Amino acid sequence: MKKSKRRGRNAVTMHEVAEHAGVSPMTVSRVISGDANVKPETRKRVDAAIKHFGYSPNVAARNLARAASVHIGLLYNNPSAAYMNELLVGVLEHSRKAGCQILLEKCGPRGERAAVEKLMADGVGGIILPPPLSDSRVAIDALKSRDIPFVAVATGRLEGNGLAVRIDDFEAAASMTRHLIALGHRRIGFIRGAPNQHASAERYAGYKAALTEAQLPLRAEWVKQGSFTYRSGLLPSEQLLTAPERPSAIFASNDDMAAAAVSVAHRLNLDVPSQLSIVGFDDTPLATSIWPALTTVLQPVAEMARLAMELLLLEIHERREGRTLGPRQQIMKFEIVKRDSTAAAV
Amino acid sequence: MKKSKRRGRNAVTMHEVAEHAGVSPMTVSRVISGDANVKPETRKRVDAAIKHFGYSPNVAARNLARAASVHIGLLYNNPSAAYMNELLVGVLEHSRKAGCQILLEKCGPRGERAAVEKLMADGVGGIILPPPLSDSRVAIDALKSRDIPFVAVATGRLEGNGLAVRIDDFEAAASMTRHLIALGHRRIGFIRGAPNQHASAERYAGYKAALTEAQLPLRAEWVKQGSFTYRSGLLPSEQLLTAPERPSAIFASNDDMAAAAVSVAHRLNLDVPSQLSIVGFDDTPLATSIWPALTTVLQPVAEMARLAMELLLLEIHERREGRTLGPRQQIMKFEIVKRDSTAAAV
DNA sequence: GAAACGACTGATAGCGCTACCATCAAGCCT
DNA sequence: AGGCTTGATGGTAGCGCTATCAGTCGTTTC
Repeated sequence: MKKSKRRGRNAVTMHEVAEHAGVSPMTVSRVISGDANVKPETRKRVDAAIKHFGYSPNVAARNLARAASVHIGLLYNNPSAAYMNELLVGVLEHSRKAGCQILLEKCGPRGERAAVEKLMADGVGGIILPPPLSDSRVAIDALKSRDIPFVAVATGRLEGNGLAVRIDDFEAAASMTRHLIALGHRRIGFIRGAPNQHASAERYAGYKAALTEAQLPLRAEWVKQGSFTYRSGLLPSEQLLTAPERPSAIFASNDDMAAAAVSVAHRLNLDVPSQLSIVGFDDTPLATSIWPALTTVLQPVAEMARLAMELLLLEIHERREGRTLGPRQQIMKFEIVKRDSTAAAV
Repeated sequence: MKKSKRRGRNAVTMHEVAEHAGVSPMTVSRVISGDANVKPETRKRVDAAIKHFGYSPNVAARNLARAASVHIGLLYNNPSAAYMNELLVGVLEHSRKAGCQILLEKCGPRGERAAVEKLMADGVGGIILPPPLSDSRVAIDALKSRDIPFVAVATGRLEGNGLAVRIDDFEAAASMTRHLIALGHRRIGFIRGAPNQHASAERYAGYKAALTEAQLPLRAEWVKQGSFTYRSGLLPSEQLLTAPERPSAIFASNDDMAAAAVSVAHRLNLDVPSQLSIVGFDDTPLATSIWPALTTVLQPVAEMARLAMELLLLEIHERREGRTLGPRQQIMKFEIVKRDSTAAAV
C-alpha cells in the first residue's frame, strides 16, 4: 500500500513479467528491445508473459535509462492546413509508438534561424523539416552548422549526408499530365508552385516532359506562377481561363491552387469537368471536400511523416554510437487518384 | 567519462544547479515545482542558478518519479482540417510545457467506443474531446463508464461534473447577426450546422434571437440545414441564392460552409460582398485563405485547446489525490472579425 | 519557561527501465 | 588439455527527478 501511493495506474512492470516467465528483468528488456542474443524458446516464454499481463513498457523510465532524446522538433510554416494536418497525424502516430515528444515550432518567413535555436535550447535530438522549410537554405544551414540530425520531407534535393523522404515529383507530374493527354486534352494549362521549393521545379519539369513526349508544344502563356496557397491560385486561373485561346485542362501544382481554379471556373460560368478539367497535387483532404472532388496525385503525407520520424530516430541512435546513417532518402509511391474534376476533352 | 557515456546532451542536472546555489537538490525541485515553503531569498538564489545554467528539468525523470500520467488521448474525427490543425497546435504547445505525450486516435462514425477502449488500453490518464465528439453520447458514455477524466472542447452542454472549454456560441451568433443587421441587411439567410452538435443549436438560437430583437421576421425558407463540411454548404447556398426572394446576406454556421457559399455565389455570378454578404464562424485559416477573406467569428481554437489540456492535467492530478475539480467550464471570449466578405446592404 | 508549533531544508529511497559488466556453459583453436 | 572465443543469462548500478520523513531553527502558547 505504501508503494502503490507512488505508482501509476499501470501496475504491471517488467519485474512481474520476468517473474511470470521465470527469467530476469534483464532478459525481458532484451526481448522487448529486440536484442538478438536471446534463446528463441526463452523469447517465446517472455512474449507469452507479456501478452498475459498486457504489459507495455513505461516510456518515461525507458527514456530516462537510455538517456534517449525524447524530443523531436517539428518546424513548420506550411500555409496549407490540410497538409499540415496530415503531417501532424503521421508524426504523432509514430511518436506514440516511439514514445517521444514532439515540439512544435512555428517559424515566420524570416524566423528559421531563431526557431532552430529555440528548439535546440529545448534540447531536441533531431528535427523534422516539412515543406516549404525542407527547401529553406537558412533553416538547413542553421541545422547543419549545429550538426543536429534532421530529415527533410518532400524535398527534391538531398544534400550532404542528409535524410529525406519524398515522392518522385517529376514522375508524378508527368503521369498526371499523361493522364490528361490520354483524356484527349491538348491545351493543358499549368500553375506552378512556389519558386523556392524544389518540388515546384520538379513538377513543372514533369509536366514539360510529358508534353514533349506527346509532341505537344509548351506554350508559355499557359504556364502561370502560383505559390501553393489557395489565394495564389486565383489570379493565374483567371488569366488562363480568360486568355484568347484558353486551355481545356488546368494542372495546378497542389490541391489548394486547384481548388482556387475550380472556384474561378465557376465564377466564369465554366462547368467542371464538362467544359474544363482541373487536377491538383497532394490529395489533401481539401481535394475531396470541395465540389467536384479533385482528380489529384496522392502523396502519402501521413505515411511520409511516419517514415521521416523513423529515419530520424534511427539516425539519432546511430549518432549516439558515433556512426551515421549516411545520406539516405526514401522515395514513396505516388498514385493518380481519379475523381470528378476531369473528363474527356470536348 | 564513464558517466558521460550514459548521459544525454543536456549535461546540466538539478544537482549542479543545487551546488551552484548552495542548496540541496530537493530545494531546487521545490523551487521548480512552485512549492510554497521556500524562503524568498533561497528561491532567488536558485532561480539565478537555473538561469545561469539555462537549466530545464528532464521530463522523463520527472514523470517517472511522479508516476505522472504522461499520456493524454486525443480522439478526433473532425472533418475540417483547418480546425483540427489549430487544435493540434494548441494541444501540442501545452504538451510541450507539461511534458506529456499526446496519443492521437481517429475514430470513425461508429467507432467511438472502440477508440476509447484503445486509448484506455494504452493507459491514457485523460482524454480530450474536440467537436463533434464533444457532443457524442456514445463517446461521453464510454468515458464516463470508465470514469476517466476528459474535457469537452467547444461543446454547449456541460454534464455531471465534467470539464469543458467553449465560447458562448449563442452570444457569438447573435453578435454576428447584429453586425449584419447594422450593415443594413434585412434578408439574412442562415445555414445551420450538424444537428448532432449542440453548438449548432446555440448558433441558430443566437441568430433567431438577434432577428427577433431587431423585429425582423424569421423566414423558414431562409434557414437551411448543413453539416459543417464544405460540401454540405453547397446545396443550401444554392437554394438560398436561387430562391425567388433571395437573402442579401448569408450567415453560415462555420467557415467551411461559408466558403462553399462564396463559391456558389461566384458560380451564380453574384459578387461578394457588393451583391451578397457572407459570414462564417470559427475563423479557421480557411477564412483568410479564400477570396474574398471571410468576415467571421473568431473562436480561439488553439487557446481553447491549450486550456483544455491544462484543465485536464489539473483534474488528473486532483483525481490522484482522491479529489476532483468538480464541474468546471471555461468560457472563452469570441470576437467578430470583419474582413472582405461583408458590405452594407444595397 | 517548557512544550508545541510552524517555516524551512536536507537525507533517503525509490519511480521502471537499461548499460555495463560478470558469469557460466559450451564449443573451438593451437 | 588449457586457454580461447561465443551465446545466453543475471546482477548491479545508475538515469534525473520527487515523495516522504526527519530534522533544525525561531516563534508562539499556556
